[in-house]
Amino acid sequence: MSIPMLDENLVAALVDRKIVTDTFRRLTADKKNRIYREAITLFGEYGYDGLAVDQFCRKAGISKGSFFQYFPSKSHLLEFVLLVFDDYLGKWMAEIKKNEKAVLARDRLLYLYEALLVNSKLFKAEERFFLFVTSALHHSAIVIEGIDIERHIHNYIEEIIERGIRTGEIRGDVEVELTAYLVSLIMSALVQKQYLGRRLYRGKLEEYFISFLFDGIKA
Amino acid sequence: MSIPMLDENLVAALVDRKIVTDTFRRLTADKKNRIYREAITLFGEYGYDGLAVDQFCRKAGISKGSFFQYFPSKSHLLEFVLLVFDDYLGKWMAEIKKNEKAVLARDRLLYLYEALLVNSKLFKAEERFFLFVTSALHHSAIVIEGIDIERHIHNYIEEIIERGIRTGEIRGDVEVELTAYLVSLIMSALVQKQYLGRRLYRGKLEEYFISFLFDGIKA
DNA sequence: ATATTATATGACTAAATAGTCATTATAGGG
DNA sequence: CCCTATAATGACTATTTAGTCATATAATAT
Repeated sequence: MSIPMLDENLVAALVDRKIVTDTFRRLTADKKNRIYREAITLFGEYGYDGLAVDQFCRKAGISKGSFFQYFPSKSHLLEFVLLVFDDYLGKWMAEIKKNEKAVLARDRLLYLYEALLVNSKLFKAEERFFLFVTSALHHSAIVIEGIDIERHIHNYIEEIIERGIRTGEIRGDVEVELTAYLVSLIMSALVQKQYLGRRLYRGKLEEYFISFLFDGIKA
Repeated sequence: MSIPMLDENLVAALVDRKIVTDTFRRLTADKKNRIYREAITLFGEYGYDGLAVDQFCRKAGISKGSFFQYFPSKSHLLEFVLLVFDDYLGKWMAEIKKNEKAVLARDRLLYLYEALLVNSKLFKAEERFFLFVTSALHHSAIVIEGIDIERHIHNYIEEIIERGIRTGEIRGDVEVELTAYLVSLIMSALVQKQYLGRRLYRGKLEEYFISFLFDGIKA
């Protein structure tokens, strides 16, 4: 699953919510997608405050006048991209669940393990997407109400753990919600730190964490 | 151990490194400390980019002209505070190690457990300090060379794990450096997320993580 | 007392930034 | 071919920001 094209229905819904203008919706699909991808890339690279509207316009190949005919303000561009990303995550999760049964039949414990790596796999599939979200959400002083990007991953991990307990593969005394929160938080932090930081142990950390999570380090 | 007063020797060293001016060094200890604490608090609250020099001066009770007679630039104020914090962490660690032997004699495994919580304990002792560092380092676009705040905690955890392996309390096949990196990274992330985020499960997460780290969740 | 040095001050400058608007270009329908 | 609606443009404005500087004040030495 690579970066999907913008969903026209979603765009229409965002027009209703006054996040993008009708003028933006009427642009060619190509132009909309170019703007969208450029926003992801540049917010990811510079953060919200660090990206000037002028700079964005130059890179996206549109004039500043046009920008404000597409989006009511700069923060609406951020909101637009976050909401599209949120939608994308939902679709990704649906995709994963479609393949679930086949994998489960082959090796149940491996599946559990793999499922916990979902965050890391997602990230590797679309680094720009993820870098954008983690960095944009951290950098920006503005708060976008009602966006909770992490809930998709959190919910999925919760399901995984519940099933693990039911099948007896995970200890029964594990607190589901707390564990899911902890695991999704840690997976996010690892992936983020890896990317933004020194890239020590790249790719190994997530697997190593999950092996701890299963077996512990105690002798 | 509460927020320590500025060490005059450290300040002198920072004058040599051209991070603060000699004029700053000559200020009364009281004034220097007021400026320092205000910087911690305000950087923690607003981040580097979010804190205007004018705003800082107003809150710290100094004029803008004075500011630039104390620090060559705004980023030097950040660097100053980070370096003082780095120094503080080193002293905190030394403090902890002084009490080590007594605790070790009483309960070795509990000590191991407690030692891994050091990050969390540190944070609770000085929330403003820690919030500042995590938030300032994330917010600012500027990169300060040669500052690696986390190395103190990382090194300490490494020692703990090595000793655990030697005493047979931790599995011998655990990779020390990778584990220390992972644990310090996770502890930082937990503590940071807790504070900046929804504060769900406040205080419980770190303990819960460490119990996983020891025992795992596998049935 | 006076001279000299060190410190404090806030109006000012130059640069950057989000957002506006009058004008121009483009396209599609009659 | 023109007319109308829609989209594109970039110079302009108002605001904010880091950093400067001439002047005022305080402290210290002689």
